[in-house]
Amino acid sequence: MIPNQDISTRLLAWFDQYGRHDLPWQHPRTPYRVWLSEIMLQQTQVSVVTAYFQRFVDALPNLPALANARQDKVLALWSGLGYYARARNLHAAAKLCVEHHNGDLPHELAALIALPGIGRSTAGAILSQAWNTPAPILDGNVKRVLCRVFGIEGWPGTPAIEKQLWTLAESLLPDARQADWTQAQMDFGATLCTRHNPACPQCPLQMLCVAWRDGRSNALPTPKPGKTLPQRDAHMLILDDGQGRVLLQRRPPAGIWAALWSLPEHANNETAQVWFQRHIDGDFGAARALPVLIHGFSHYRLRIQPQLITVNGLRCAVGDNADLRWIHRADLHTLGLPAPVRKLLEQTQ
DNA sequence: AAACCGGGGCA
DNA sequence: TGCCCAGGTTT
Repeated sequence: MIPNQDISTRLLAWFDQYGRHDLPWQHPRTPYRVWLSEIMLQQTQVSVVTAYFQRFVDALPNLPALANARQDKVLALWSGLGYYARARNLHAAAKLCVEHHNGDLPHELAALIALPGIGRSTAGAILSQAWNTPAPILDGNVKRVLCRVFGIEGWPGTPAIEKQLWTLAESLLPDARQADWTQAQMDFGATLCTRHNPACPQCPLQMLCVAWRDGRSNALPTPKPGKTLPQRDAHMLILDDGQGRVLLQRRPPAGIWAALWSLPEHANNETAQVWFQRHIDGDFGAARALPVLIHGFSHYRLRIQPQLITVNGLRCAVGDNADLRWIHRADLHTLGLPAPVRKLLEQTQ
């Protein structure tokens, strides 16, 4: 196990030399200014926030001034920062503080979290920076740093990993300098342990970083899994009669591609073969597999395995073939075909 | 075009 | 509790 006190000691020393010590909310560092800066920084970079912060505190220098301001004014001061729910929550929280906390921010974690717009991480940032109270934070920077230093695999948004990260963040708290510790973590993540191309050669934690040891600095943290849509497989048969015609099949009246003409389709190769031998005069063994085609729907991915076979024709014995039709390739444009089917047929002519 | 991200909201 | 979303910007 990595000696955790080493990490905060090393990072605080790094912060003394390379950290940001002249941010506008650090001078003076009042609880109101810390709170305002943390809300502004939630989805916005420091370089953008500084000018807005200055304008905001010039107009509304303390919590009661914010509470008494008209919402129009607050939103106007926020204008350009985006995510305006933050401004509305900030304003509402200021009024609640006047009503319930004598016009101050509460000093307790639970009371802070109870205010709109303040969650556990923002509450920790306020506690540590406003009053030097030991309290962990877990913003995107800290998550990234912890995942790398401790080599944690898996997307940090999952509840199990997030819980693990909170425990780690708590274990790293130094005995003193709580405000600096919070700022050090944010600065470290923002300027050195960056998402892309972290400056590992300059890193004060290099010798104890699991990701560096394993060459996985660029692979961690594990990215959020893409919207893994459910995947379905379809085997489509491109049956060619050798005279320029292909066999189309009308789809059922309901469901995807309802009533469109498509290629004979089956869930797997076995059912495709059974259907073929019942309906088609030809040699299924002569089927040639074409490259798989992925077609994306809004709610699932269809993985199409096409198979091309030249055949003699339909079996006469099968009477019910109203839904099967030989079509000259030249006439395909007259029919409404599903886009991937049209693509397939264009590729194979 | 897609990833990003703390908090809110809802089952 | 756990899961997903809204909201603008960045890559």
